[in-house]
Amino acid sequence: MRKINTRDFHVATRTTSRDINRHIALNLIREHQPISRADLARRMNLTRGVVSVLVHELIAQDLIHEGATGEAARGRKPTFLHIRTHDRLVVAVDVRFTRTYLMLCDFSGRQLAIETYATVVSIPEFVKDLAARIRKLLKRQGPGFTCEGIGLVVPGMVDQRTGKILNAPALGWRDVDIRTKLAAATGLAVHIENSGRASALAQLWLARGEAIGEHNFVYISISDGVGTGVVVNGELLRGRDHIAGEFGHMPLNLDGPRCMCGNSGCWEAYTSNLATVSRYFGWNLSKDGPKRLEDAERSSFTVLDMISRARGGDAKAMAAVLTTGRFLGLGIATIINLVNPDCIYLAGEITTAWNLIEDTVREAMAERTLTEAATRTPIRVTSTQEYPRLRGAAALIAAPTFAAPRVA
Amino acid sequence: MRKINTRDFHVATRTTSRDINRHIALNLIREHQPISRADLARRMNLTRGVVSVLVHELIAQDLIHEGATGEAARGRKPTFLHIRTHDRLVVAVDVRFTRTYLMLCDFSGRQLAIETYATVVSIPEFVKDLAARIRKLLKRQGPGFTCEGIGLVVPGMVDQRTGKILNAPALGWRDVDIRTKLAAATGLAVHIENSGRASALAQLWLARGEAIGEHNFVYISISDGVGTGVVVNGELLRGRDHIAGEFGHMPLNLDGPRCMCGNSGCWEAYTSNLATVSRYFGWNLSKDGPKRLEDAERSSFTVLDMISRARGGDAKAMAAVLTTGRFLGLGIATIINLVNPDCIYLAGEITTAWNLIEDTVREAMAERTLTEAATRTPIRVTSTQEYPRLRGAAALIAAPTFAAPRVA
DNA sequence: GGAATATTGTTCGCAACTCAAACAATACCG
DNA sequence: CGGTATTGTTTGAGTTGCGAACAATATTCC
Repeated sequence: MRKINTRDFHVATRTTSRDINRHIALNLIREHQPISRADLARRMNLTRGVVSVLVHELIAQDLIHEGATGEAARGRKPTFLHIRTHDRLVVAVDVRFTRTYLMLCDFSGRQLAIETYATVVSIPEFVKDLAARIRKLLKRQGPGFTCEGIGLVVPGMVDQRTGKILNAPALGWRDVDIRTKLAAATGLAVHIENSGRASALAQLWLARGEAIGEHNFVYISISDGVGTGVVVNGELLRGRDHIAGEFGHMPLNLDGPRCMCGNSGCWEAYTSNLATVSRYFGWNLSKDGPKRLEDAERSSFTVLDMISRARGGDAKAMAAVLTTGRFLGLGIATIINLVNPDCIYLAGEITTAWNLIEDTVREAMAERTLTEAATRTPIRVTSTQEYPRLRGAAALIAAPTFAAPRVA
Repeated sequence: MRKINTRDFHVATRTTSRDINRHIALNLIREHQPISRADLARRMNLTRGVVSVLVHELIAQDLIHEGATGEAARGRKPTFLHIRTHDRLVVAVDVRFTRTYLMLCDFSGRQLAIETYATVVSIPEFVKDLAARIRKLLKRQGPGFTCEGIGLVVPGMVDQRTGKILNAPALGWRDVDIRTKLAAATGLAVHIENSGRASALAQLWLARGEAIGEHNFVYISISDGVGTGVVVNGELLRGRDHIAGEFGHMPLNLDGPRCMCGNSGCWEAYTSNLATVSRYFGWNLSKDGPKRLEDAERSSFTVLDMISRARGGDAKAMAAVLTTGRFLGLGIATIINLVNPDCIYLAGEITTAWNLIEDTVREAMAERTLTEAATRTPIRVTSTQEYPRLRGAAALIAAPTFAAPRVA
């Protein structure tokens, strides 16, 4: 039940039907490869004749290729179709508070090379240094590959359309335009996105195995900050100014602890790694406390350290972890009441303690969700090992190839 | 950049292009009537030949009709096209705490008859009574009209797919299925929806004049409760359990005042009419206060009374109104950070005091929105005179005719 | 008053698409 | 080696958008 936007619509031309069906075929091949033409025809409810033509066009566009012939119980053996990914490369960059991660991967998000180095905060030097590293990375990969672009994610607000970084407090970047500079220095297309939203894109476009297929979910990453991305009907919620989905800064208590964003009582101020550690050490996080927690900044004690202490029997550490779990649950419940997604993906260091906190999280959720069904919304913990941010950066470049054509 | 759902997609058939273009034409006629075929062709970037055929089909389907010939500076005069609405009727019902509103209107939401009566809480009696009233209403309208269905809205959570009312605390209804009963009693199609979400539908589908055209917005109705509806890409956000968009129950303070939903500190508990009046009288709304505010329930003093006292110079009344304005702004800011809509529609009694509270609302918004641009999100106050809830009920029936065909 | 011009709405040949059915290619099996 | 099942291609028919020509109708200019 979508209303047609009479100010921005897309009439169907004589090639529209084929565009649509070609894209559906492409996506089916992507998710079910290796797959034969006949199989494709069955899944699409089309005749093999039409599918043959679609496949021919996709091959001509170099988006797929024929592979080995498969086995059949009887009859002619099928020729398998595969997505062409291995020689289409993407550079993914994740700029974080202390370190920057640089990955080279193919169109399916498969990692080919990865490196990490201390974040360069000065913009001109950052661009110069990054461009040099990318050149070296691509050179080392050798010929026979095409690099389709650079995806870059930062912890902050980004106007994805213009590529402008509006505000990244952790890096001290405000209103900087890295995109044109980096594009000029490398000659490649550059897309920039907020790291939480990018992770959601990774989950949507590059998920593997059983994680595939959700089209309405909220991705929540609990780390230095709390990053979130909302996916509705298979589309990332971006909003008017391309800043939608900042669930980290919804209030749990208007007079609560001070938050990085300048406000107080944000969900992030209750559940970020800093908040959890601070709770353990009894640092002053209150609204009227000191502006910067110098204790915390100087400390090298991480949430992971704290979790292992909790597992070791440290009651204070356990209490701090459980309190974070409780606030996590209260926040998740609010998100469920607002978006009512099919599922919630949870990432971040705290999820390594999931077996410790799950019950507490669920209890807190039950407390504030408005219906019984909503309480049972699945929560899927995702591994941080797979670099969701970097895969999200890659998705920025890879996704447009597979996206549904705009119609009506 | 929508991902194609490989588990639920729609391949294009040979009639798909035409379906799409016919629907676009229908919507353009709806929003620009009276309009000629030639004008339509220009707007759609199609040839007049194709448009002629599309129009012919729409006339054959009895969705539009030809009208008078218009004036042209020179050349052949155009024949105007109109949407056929006047003889397609909808029954709209709004069930509220004390009174039920019943309206008969046409497909454009134009009011033909309206009546109101004390709400019958007993389900069997409610259905019997309502069915009789509807029969009478349709009989009085006379022949030559077709009633396309009944739209019913309630203050509570509704599973719109099954038509089940999950929980309407104001009416004391839990898990009741009115739809099949009412459909059986009247022989008409029945759709049920939450009143806040329905109002958003009315804004999307039945707006007139300059209010037309927004496709990404949040509708907020401040009344006995706080109802909201979120529209993204011209589609109402419904969610897994069809309960999305309950912004009224996001917390401003986990330990704040008691809310009707059983939790405490919900936005509604700060901004509903009851909250505003209670603030004036100094009633105990705290988390640990009495379960039911019997003072309030017995009182006939309304927010409107209070606003007129504030205008009359009552400082205490003014203070209470402004405090509500402040909490309104804080909640709206949160909504903007989450959804980042193109605009926000605000309805309810408190908006009659908009000129008193606007500055306060804007200040509070600026306090918590995360970017400068977000602070400037337009807020449009909508008139309660036009029965947004009833129009929303009508939209439930009328919208499917005009909705975009599902494709890809 | 009549030719030139402008605009609306229809018609027609053409290219592109889906669709059903026939067809060729290829395998297995008794 | 013939029967059968399956894959992939081809072919003709029906539907669509597209461009251009066409008829109908009005105004303007000479």
